[in-house]
Amino acid sequence: MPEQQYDPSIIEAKWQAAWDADPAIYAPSDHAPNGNYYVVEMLPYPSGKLHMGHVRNYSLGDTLARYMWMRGYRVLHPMGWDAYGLPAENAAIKSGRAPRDWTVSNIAVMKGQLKRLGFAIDWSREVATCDPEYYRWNQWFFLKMYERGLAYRKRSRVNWCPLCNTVLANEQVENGCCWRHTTTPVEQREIEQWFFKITHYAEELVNGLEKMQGWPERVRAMQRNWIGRSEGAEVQFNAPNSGVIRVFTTRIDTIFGATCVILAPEHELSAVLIDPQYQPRLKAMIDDPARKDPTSVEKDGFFTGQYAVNPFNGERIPIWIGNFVLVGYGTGAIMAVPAHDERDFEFCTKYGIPIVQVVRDGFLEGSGEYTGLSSDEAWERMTARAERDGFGKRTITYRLRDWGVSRQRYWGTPIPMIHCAACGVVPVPESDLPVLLPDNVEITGEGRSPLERVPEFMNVACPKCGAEARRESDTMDTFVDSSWYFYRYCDPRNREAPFDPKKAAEWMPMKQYIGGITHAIMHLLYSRYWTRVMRDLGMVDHDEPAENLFTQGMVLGTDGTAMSKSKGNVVDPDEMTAKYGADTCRLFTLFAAPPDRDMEWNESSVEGQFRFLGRVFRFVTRNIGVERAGTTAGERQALRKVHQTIAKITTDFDNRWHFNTSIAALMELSNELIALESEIPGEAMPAINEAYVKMLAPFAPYAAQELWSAMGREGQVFKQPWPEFDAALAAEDSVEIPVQVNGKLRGKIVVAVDATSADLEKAALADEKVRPYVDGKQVAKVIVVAGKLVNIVAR
RNA sequence: GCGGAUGUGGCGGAAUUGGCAGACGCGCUAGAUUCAGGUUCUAGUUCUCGCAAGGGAGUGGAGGUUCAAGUCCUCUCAUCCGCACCA
Repeated sequence: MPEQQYDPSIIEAKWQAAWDADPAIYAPSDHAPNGNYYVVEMLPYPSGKLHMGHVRNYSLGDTLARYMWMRGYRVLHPMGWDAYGLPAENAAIKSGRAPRDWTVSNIAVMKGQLKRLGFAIDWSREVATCDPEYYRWNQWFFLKMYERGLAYRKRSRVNWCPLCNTVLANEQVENGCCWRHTTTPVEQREIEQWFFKITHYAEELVNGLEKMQGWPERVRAMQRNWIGRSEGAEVQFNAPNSGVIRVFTTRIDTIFGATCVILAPEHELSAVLIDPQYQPRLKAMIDDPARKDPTSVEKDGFFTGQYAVNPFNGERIPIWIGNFVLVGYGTGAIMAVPAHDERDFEFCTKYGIPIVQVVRDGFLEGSGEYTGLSSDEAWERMTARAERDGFGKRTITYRLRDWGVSRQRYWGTPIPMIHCAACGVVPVPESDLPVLLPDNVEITGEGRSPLERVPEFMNVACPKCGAEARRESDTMDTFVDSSWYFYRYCDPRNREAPFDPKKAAEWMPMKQYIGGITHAIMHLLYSRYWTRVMRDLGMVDHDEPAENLFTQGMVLGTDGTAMSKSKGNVVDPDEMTAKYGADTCRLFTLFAAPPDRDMEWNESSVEGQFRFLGRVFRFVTRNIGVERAGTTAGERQALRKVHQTIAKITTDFDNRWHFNTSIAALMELSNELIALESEIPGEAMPAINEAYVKMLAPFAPYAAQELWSAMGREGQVFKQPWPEFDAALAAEDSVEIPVQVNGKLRGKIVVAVDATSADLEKAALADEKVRPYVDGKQVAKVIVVAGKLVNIVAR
């Protein structure tokens, strides 16, 4: 066949049309000797267009999915849309376009982009979280949690983003700012809202991390840190005029060094203990917005005028109020041990409170009957004593707080609850689900749910007493939507339940979950919680949603910082595919760096991938049906390189996903084949071409498919078996061995692969480049590493 | 402060088990093809001394183990990420 030029605009359009015409093409196959393989990439938010981070994420997952397909697995590779969320509402405020319209049209655009990129996605399982058939199950889960006390309503101080005009969960606050508006400090408001009791599983969630070997240590560490389990004791200090102050400490062994008790300003006793004249000062401390940022705020406090008694030594120590003591952690009160805690030291130094050292070199001093014990032993004994004498107890505290899920916004799942004047909070009966989110709602962005102004939605009869009642107007945090969507993919059209447990059991837990590190805490922690809730509801039989998690690196702009519209360093995947084709785009994202590392987008480097595909394309096509005598040695050498490459790429897939080196290996192979071309007999070419095209298929599906078809082969190349490695064909006849003298490279010898150590030593000592460094010296030792190297130690 | 990473040519990166440092690609240099640009092809490209043959140095830094260290050990520096008055 004459050489064909590589024109991705033609072949990609052609195969895209063919693939699109067959809706079942990417459905899991019936015949799969190696069993099921479920790979999910985190679903995108339909913001308008794909960005390069999506392209990288999905290229990675797709390459893997196609490879697993070729390795004989029954692959499930679905996609969906995290369709609820604030940007849709903000767009509505700006443009007047209804959030649903905006979202639906974005989905259409982005779905087209995903198709053009050639991702092997089973679109028959597509899920959009704003679909009533999806979000009704959010509501259903909400009711189930409510029944079990895992969803509850509480008035509390919450994080409020003045730009989002809504409440944020703790996980969604970064550096005291909203995770979306990273420069706007969150405010504190007292609001009644709904919580999911994630703390119910705190212990399990932290313990589970130890077993999750398929998750990156980085993610597990972040979650461990976030859950923040600490073991300690709660100890009661009697305060003569006000009862009892409970403090939490992890260092009960230092209690003889406690020189004051400090209460958080919000602590219920703070206002009680102080002299009335100090009330304004207390209030100012509570309201000080700077307290959110501990690095810039100086420790501040004042003496209440009251004293508490240390239960261990009966000492009277002053009770202070301190701005650095957190009301939400532990008991909201601490014993200050300035000698052994930096923060206490800072505070006590400032106010002249005594500093008493009670531990030296790990052993206690000045601690009564405990003096001389090691810290560890004292810790145990003192805790036991506190329990025995009833003034304390062993406790474990967590930093993790319950998940606040109420949002005062429109574009989300309505919370299925009704407020009745007579009956209080009444759940919507299961049979009335879904509570539909009304369309045609005016969005103003005010800090109240827009639903409040929709009487058809709000007014409802109380399910209990039938009286007029009002619906809950808040919607759910959209992280609820994404906490379980990978279960829905397993049974996406089920109208009776979120999913059939049997169908979910076929696939879940996910064999491989892939996404960005940004979700290390929020999404991934919520998902782990949700899986446990479903387990306790009897719906699933496992604890963790994903066996293996892969967090890919970010795509950075050419200036080395994350791409963002404001910086103007965004690369548009559409422009890239229009110019070079989807295959080049995919190849580049995999080639530029190992997938777990951040990568810089570099346009000139992209051209290299395009050139490579062109070279391969021309080579394969001009060798289809070629008549050429060639040589036996040429054939041997070509096949050897082919099989060495099979081994290399297979290892990359099975062990470490360093696809940058897999693609480099494909380049090396094509370089070698092109160099050898005139020596390769025509009869050898079909097998060589076939192996090459198959290996290319997971990375560049369009080009590979076109070549497969040009070779006269039927069907889809990604459904063909992966090339079989033949060790005999890959074996070298002879091998070049470096020879070192005293560790420095001095020569090279070429020997038969099966040369013995004695042969190697003899050849090395005889080598003329080596001899000048050895002659006249005493050879003390010769180290021979078979097949690797010879090192002569000469003195 | 706690935790997790990362440091290798002009650049992205490779070296998977302690065994030839710099694969592969970009860029660059020279040449061929072309009216020209682009494309394609050939050769070269860690630094340094040298016309060359050849030598020396070299994986953030300092030590160490070893016949042999980018890789192992100790110390140290720098950068990035996450968490952070969490008692």
